[in-house]
Amino acid sequence: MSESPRGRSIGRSIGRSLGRTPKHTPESPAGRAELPAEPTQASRFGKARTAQSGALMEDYVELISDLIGTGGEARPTDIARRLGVSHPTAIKTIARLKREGLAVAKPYRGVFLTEAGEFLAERVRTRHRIVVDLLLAVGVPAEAAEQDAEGLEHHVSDATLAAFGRFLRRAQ
Amino acid sequence: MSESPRGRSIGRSIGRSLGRTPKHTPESPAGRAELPAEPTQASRFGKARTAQSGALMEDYVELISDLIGTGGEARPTDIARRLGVSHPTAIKTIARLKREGLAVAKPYRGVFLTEAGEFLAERVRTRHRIVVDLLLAVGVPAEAAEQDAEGLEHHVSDATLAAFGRFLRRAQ
DNA sequence: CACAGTATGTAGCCTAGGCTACATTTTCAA
DNA sequence: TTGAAAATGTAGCCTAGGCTACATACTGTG
Ligand SMILES: [Mn+2]
Ligand SMILES: [Mn+2]
Ligand SMILES: [Mn+2]
Ligand SMILES: [Mn+2]
Repeated sequence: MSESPRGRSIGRSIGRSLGRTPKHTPESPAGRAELPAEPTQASRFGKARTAQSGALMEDYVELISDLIGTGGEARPTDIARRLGVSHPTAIKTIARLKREGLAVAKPYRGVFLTEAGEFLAERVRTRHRIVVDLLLAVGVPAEAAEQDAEGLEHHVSDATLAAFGRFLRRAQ
Repeated sequence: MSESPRGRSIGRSIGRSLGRTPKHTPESPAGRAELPAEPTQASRFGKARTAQSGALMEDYVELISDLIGTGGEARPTDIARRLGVSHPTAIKTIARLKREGLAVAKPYRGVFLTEAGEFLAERVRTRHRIVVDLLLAVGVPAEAAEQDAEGLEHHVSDATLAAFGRFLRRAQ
């Protein structure tokens, strides 16, 4: 240390000016471009957070749909095992699915998707496949593609998905 | 209530067998492929969760590095504004950065990155750029590319990033 | 037909990451 | 030089998503 990075006089160690932002003198509200220059970035982070918050719901409905499609039923224990979480965790998340109108379930009777749930599941399944296909198409090794797609899919917007589709069609 | 949800003859509505899993008779641990068929999927979900948990740290160090690079300092308020969160939220996350050895900060003195923090920031910055470039290269509209990259980047593994790099070089 | 064993559900705890309200410190302009 | 405004920090609350430990319900045998 002893870099003495002083703004004006602040002694040793870290530390810098902290000079207030220009503070546009109150008498001159004119001029300037107004916007703090980065209203965009904040909204991008915000949207990324929103996308992430829906990720768990998406993985659940996709998995439930798969389980029902292959074995005819989706039981909490199976869901938990496939997701790699404890069964109480799965049960609590299933409760949230119900709360949000994506699934229905009665105690000891297994989990089923509502129409909204099925619809979401189908979209998610399609998107997942396209993401994997795109990764493979640009040369990502199979296992990495499968692994990364599980997280990537939830951040692929409709516009991006459409572009992926066009790219895949173009490249056969 | 009064649904009489019985195990075998469950009448109408939702409801299904819930037949216990085969329960491999204890005397015959032989045969079979052993593995429950999907140990992979659980690990994929687990890794995606892990990747996500590091996302916030990554965005913070990248942003702090940018702020210092352009304005010479990274103040909690600026960080909060750029991320679109309240300043207490930013301060609490900065505390976690310190805890994890990625940043140092003294009250009212701004935030600085440790060597580990700078290193991570550089990796994250590079990865972010490559992800955006790849999206653009496959035909994703600019704004969607910028938006989606903010979430996607955190789920791109080294193997996938390398493949992206090769693809970009190949396609110029 | 009982009962052991599995699946399911509940309670209670933890951390990360959000927020608002309020307190304190620093800076800048009068 | 001083005091108002801005930045920073603290306290306390909330939800999502994890977990373990324990309680309850089912079901297929013996
Ligand atoms: Mn997923
Ligand atoms: Mn998926
Ligand atoms: Mn990001
Ligand atoms: Mn980024």
